[in-house]
Amino acid sequence: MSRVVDESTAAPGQRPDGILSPLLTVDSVLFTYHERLLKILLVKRSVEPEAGKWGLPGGIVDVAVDSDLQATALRKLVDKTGIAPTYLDQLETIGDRLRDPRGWSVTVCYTALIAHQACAYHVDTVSDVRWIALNKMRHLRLAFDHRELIKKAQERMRQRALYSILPGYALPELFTLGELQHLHELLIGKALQKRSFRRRIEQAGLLVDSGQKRQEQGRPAALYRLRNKSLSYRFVRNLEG
Amino acid sequence: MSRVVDESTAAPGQRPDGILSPLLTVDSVLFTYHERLLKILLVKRSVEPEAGKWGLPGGIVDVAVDSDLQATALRKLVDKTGIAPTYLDQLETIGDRLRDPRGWSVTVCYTALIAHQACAYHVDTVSDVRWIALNKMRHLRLAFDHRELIKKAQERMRQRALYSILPGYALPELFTLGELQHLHELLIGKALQKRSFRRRIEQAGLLVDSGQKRQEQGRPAALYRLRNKSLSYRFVRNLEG
DNA sequence: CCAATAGTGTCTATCAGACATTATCTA
DNA sequence: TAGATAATGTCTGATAGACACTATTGG
Repeated sequence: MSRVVDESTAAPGQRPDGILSPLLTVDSVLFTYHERLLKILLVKRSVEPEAGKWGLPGGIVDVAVDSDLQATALRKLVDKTGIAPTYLDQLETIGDRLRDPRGWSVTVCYTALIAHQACAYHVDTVSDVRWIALNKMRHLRLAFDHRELIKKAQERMRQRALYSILPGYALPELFTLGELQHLHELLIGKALQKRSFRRRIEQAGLLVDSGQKRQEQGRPAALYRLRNKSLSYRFVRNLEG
Repeated sequence: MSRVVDESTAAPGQRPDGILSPLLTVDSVLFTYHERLLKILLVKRSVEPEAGKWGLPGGIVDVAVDSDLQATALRKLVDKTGIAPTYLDQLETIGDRLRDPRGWSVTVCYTALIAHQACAYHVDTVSDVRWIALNKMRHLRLAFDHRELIKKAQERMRQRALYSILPGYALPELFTLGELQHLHELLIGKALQKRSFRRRIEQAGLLVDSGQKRQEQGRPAALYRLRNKSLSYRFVRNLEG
């Protein structure tokens, strides 16, 4: 940021100021909740480097197309799922000399949430995109440092689950409190007290009772939807970690 | 990430793959506590763009020198303060077409903390670097989107002050509980209950009593130092926002 | 003694944990 | 009726807020 620039001399394919900028990519850890499991979206890489391994949905920032970093994330996610996620937030940026065999590279990593049903059809039609349950990822070969990124995203979501109901954005528009609690339990890695969970949500007025019910076995459960303010609401007191 | 590359054809000054990467910079919001004020380090810009305005300490990532992004942040901070900050953590990455007149650019922004005394001498000797109190920044002309970055860093620190004693890393090695509390009050923007503040810190065992005392007026205050674990400790219950 | 600041005692309110109980559905 | 799941009642414990009180220094 301390170099005088004359853009008129710039040639295409190199920085007008002659500075070599690292390769800049954006990746997303897209979570969903399906069949009582926490899953993330992975893409089978078909080209080098790391061809054949699984990677996060993402790619190179295209300065001609993308107006900002989030636009890149969205573009790549829409490409794989058909729709925009209900939640998208920056996680962390990793950049160093070693993470990519091509040399110094940077990835801006996002965390995203989406309802499984909303994109199930599109994901099924694309052959190299798949939802993978987090507890079945151990033996998968993952590209670059993506396993680390996933771990960090998981930890971030775990914290969020302790003091907010943001994970609810991984559920369909209408959901039961049981589903939301189970999702939180998966993220936190521990069973929660039903009473505590429901009480705090009710007291903060974070959900709207749709009036509808859903029944599978036993007593029908009320179906709720998220309030807009739920995205940013933060409980003063955490659930037990 | 889906392009085959032949590095051997690369010419210097442009990406080997012919992709135009945005300008990549790193900036830091370095906080300190001095004379009962919260201050940040600003640098008077001497070159275009935005010459004459104040900006955050930072600069372009040098892939030949920096092993990773944090190394760039550190290098630039050491350059301005003479030493490494006691705390350095990534805040957020901003990247779009408009924030820099030179075109699409990205800044990876860090939040940092340091004791004022530790770098006071070095900062005083450099003419275009200055500690600016946060409450006296209104009328300053700031470069790029740096005012926004500062605001975001402040909000992040505010949250941290509610559930941790991380702000303590902006204090000298030995400090009083009164100083730490006042720093938290500045960040949170509200007076705190002395009893609550001390109780939770004591119970969590986050500080070590050095045995020394400091006296200015009235009863001498005990001098404490941070425990290592204090960096990551998170109270289950927040102070009132 | 007073002024000033450091540090403590103690009551209350809030809210999560624990777990028993009741409610509502199907078979 | 039994089995299953949803929802509630209610007690306990932990901890932050409020605020009065005591302690230790200098003048």
